[in-house]
Amino acid sequence: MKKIIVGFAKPLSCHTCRMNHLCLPLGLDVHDLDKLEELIERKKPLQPREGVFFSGDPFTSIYAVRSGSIKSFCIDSDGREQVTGFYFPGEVFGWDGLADEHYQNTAIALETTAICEIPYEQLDNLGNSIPSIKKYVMKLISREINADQRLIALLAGNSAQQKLASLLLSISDRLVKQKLSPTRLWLPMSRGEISNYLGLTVETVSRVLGHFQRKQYLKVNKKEIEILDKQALRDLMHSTEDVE
Amino acid sequence: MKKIIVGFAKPLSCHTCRMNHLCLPLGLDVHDLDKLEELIERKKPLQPREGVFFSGDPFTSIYAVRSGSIKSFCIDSDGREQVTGFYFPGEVFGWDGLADEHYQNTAIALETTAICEIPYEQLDNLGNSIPSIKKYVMKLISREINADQRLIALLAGNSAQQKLASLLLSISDRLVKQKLSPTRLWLPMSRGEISNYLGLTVETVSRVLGHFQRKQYLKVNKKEIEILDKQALRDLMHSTEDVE
DNA sequence: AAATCGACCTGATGTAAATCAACTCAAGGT
DNA sequence: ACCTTGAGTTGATTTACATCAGGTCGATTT
Repeated sequence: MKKIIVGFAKPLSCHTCRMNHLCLPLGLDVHDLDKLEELIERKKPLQPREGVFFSGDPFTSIYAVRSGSIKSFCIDSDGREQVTGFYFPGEVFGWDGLADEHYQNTAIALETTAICEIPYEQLDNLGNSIPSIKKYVMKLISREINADQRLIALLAGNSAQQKLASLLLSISDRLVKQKLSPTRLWLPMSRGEISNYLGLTVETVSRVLGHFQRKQYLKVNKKEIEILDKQALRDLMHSTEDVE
Repeated sequence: MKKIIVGFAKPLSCHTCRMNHLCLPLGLDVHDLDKLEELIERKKPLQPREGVFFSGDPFTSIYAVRSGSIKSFCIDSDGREQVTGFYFPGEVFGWDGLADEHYQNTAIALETTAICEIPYEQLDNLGNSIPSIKKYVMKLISREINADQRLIALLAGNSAQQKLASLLLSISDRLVKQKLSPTRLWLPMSRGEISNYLGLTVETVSRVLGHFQRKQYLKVNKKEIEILDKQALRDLMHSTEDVE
């Protein structure tokens, strides 16, 4: 099976960007969208592993993923890396820098990735004159809070199987929003990055994927996953007792 | 030893509230503060276990803790409760409701607790005319993101001892901000709430506290903790190898 | 004062996941 | 074609923590 290549024509504007239904506020009129668009800078594509911003950099902008994927992570006091999020097309990252005007996390591209940079100060100014933009900005930020809290709940109270099932289902859901197949997915991150994100080891991730495969929940081929039995994965989340 | 009672004269205004250095924007002039104050509603004290808002309620306000303490938690799909945060005087909670206009979490008082309600829409409007208020709101919200991400890092990559050490140090730091003793602290939450927050069991929390006590890091008396060796707790966080 | 209850502690045992170690496989370099 | 390197897998063993099963203690009820 070949790697699934997702090609995007470089959009000239938000009007024609195929992700606009995800990263733009609904009900924004054409005129206002033009204003928003003026301040969005479409960066040239990032190479795999290339950084967007680094922990400690002054906070200037938030970013929207246009194609590809991003991981964000922080380094804690003892030097260990901790992955805090994966971001897919249509998703916005970089909010962690707002509190003290410096990014807490580092964000890097997991693959060749196109992003839009949105300078925060200008976005904020625009929000003052256009209420729908302002409301939308608040919504974006608090989505990050909700995502973080979901992850907290996942990390605090779930088994390795549940964690992995949850991640796969989450990625699947996000692919649907991109109008891609919900069952055939390509994981842009390594096993190590998955295990770090979920608070597990690589070996455990590998074994759980193997287990899921033996159970016919999935077909795993390196970074390609085909979900065969989504309901089985969902059931795993809702039961304390072993679903053997 | 008697429970440490912290008494507050009910503040008539933010001007005289002893927590204002924490929950108010710095550099706000007197006139603007008056405007902010107009919309803040000082609620009558909450009884222990009394709710502030419940999961699913429409989002209307954020809240600042004036005295006492709050826990917030969500119920996940399988009905288990997951504690997502503890809030102490000067801290602000309730942001999780912003994304879809309904609170995701339930917030309840852990003890007799006084809070200020700040209607979000009015705060938002005020932000339009007073830039320092607006900036401050953004700062508050992104503090929640930073706190959540710190918790993610704690949950994903640390031992039971490290988790507890981290929580105790965090609470100690927050007491300092309240100008209280950094070494003698009273835990308003139960062992069960601590264990749930940290992704452990009550038994483990109990044993780790016992261990810390035997090591002379702490003196534990029910919910009263005296930190005897703060450095030892900090050291626990930075070393992979056992500090025996 | 006896009984009930809930929060917390403690010990014995079980187990999920970490650790340790060896191996496969594909990609890149010489 | 051979060597190196890193990511991933798989198996054996260990271990940190969960689970299970009593306990104590203090508050509340009767």
